[in-house]
Amino acid sequence: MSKQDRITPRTLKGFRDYPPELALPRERIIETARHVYRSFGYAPIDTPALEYLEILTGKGSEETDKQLYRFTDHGSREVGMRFDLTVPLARFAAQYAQQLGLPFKRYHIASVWRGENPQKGRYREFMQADFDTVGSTGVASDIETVVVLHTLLRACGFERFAIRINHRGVLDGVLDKAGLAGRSAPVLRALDKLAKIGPEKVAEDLKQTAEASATQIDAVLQFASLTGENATLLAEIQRLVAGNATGEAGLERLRETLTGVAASQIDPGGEAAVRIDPAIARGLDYYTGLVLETLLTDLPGIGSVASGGRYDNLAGLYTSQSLPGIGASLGVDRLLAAMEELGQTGAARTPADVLIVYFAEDRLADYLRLSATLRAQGIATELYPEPKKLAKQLQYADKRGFRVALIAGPDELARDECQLKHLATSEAISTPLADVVTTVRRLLDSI
RNA sequence: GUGGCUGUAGCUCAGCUGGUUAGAGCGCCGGAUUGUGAUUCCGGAGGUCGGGGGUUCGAGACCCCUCAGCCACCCCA
Repeated sequence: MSKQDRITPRTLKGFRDYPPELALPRERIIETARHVYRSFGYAPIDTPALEYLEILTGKGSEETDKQLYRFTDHGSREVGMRFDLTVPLARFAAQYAQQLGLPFKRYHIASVWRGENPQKGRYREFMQADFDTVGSTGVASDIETVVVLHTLLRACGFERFAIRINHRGVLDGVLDKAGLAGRSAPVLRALDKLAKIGPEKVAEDLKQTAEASATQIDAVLQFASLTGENATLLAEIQRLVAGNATGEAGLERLRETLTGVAASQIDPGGEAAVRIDPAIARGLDYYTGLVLETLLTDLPGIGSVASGGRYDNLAGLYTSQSLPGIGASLGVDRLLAAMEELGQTGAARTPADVLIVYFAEDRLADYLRLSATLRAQGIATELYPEPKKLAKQLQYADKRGFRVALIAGPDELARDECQLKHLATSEAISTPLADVVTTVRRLLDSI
C-alpha cells in the first residue's frame, strides 16, 4: 500500500483512547463503584446501547434531544444511542415491573453518548456509574443516596469534596410564593448558573427568559444566595417558605435527610462534606424531590462529578403503574479527567506486582513454576518473555511500575533460593524458594 | 451548534516583521558496565512543522478550507 493510500489512524472528536496508564485507574474507579454499590445491596443490570428512538426522545430535556445520536438502522428502524442510564432504567422498570418486585435497587455502569462540544472532562462518549432505587418514596432512600455517594468518593481516594443538596419542593415553594410557579423551568435553569455567572447576570437572565418582575427576581436571588451552616440555612429557608405547603414539606424532607446522613456516621468530622446549596436546581426535567451535585474542592471548574435526585414518575411515559425512585450517577470519565489533572492517576502501566526475570534460558521450567505458585496465591505475576540481559529486564520492570523483581539465576537456584528486589528502594533480599510467597507478600505489604 | 485561542521530534516547548541543511530540554536507542533498573559520562536515531489548497523567487510563519485539543455560550457526568 502506498503512503498516499494509507489511512490516518485517528479518533473522533470527543471520543478518546485509554492507554494502560489511564485504563488502569479508570478500571479502579469502576471496580470501586461496583464494590460500593453491591455493599448497599444494589444489583447489576445491563441494557442495550441502542434503543428505539421514541424511547429516548423527550425524556431528559429538549437539550438532550438535540444531542442525541440517532440514525435509521439496516431494517429501517429509527433508533438512538442512550444519552444516560436513567431513561433506559425507566424503560426497563416499566417493561419488567411485574417480575422485578418493588423496591428494586439496581446499579448500571456503562457508556453513554451525547453529541455536544467537548471540553476537559466533557466527552461525546463517556461512562456513567448509576445506582437507583425504584419503588420507594421513603426518606431512607434519600439518605442512602447521599451516603452511597459519600462512601464512593471516599473509596476513590477523595477527601476534599462537597455533596451539595437541595430539594425541588423548596424551590417550588419559593417560586410559588413569588408568583413564578408556572415558569419554574426557565427560572431553575437560570438559578443553576448562579455560582458561575453571579447574581447580576442571573437577574438579567430571569428577566428575559422568565419575564420575572424586579420583586420576583429579588425573592429568587435572596433565596439562592443564602449561605452558611446547614442549621442556619434550614432556619432561613423556613422563613422563606413559611405558609407554603410544598415548600414546607420539601424543607422538612431536607431536614430529615440531613439528620439521617448524620446518623449514618459517614462524616465523623462534622457536616462539612454534605451541604445545603439553594442554588442547585438541576436542568433535567424529571426531578421532583431531592437534587444533588458533587464538586471536588480542588477542581470545581470541571463541574459535578456525581449528581442525581428523586423523580416521582419516571416511567410514566411507558406504563400506568407509578414508579417513583431516586438515584445518582458517578461520571467515571469526568472523575478520571479530574484525577489526571490532579496527578492522582499513578504512573503504573501494569496490573502485576511482581516481574520474574527470565534469567537462564534453560531454567524456564523453574520460572514457570514460580509464576504459577505466586499467582495461585493471588499475587499478580508476569514472567518476562525472553532471556534478555538482566539490566534490560530490570529496566522494563522499573518503567512499567512493577513493585518487585524476582531474580533467580543459576547461583540462586543452586541454593534453592531467589532474590527479591524492591524496585523503589533497590533493596534486595534473599529468600528460600519454599518461602517465596510469604516473603513476597510481606514485601508488598510493607511498601 | 455558535464564537475565541492553540496545533513544530515520543513529551514540554523555542523558532524575531516570510529568507539557506528546523532547534533545546526531557525521553528513546547503543556503549562505558556480558549478574542488577531509576544516578553519571560518551555516542546515535528520530520531524508529512495536524491535513489539503493558495499567495510568493522563496511559507513552520501570510490567506482560505478542513481535522483535533482547550476555553466561553448552551447544557451537563
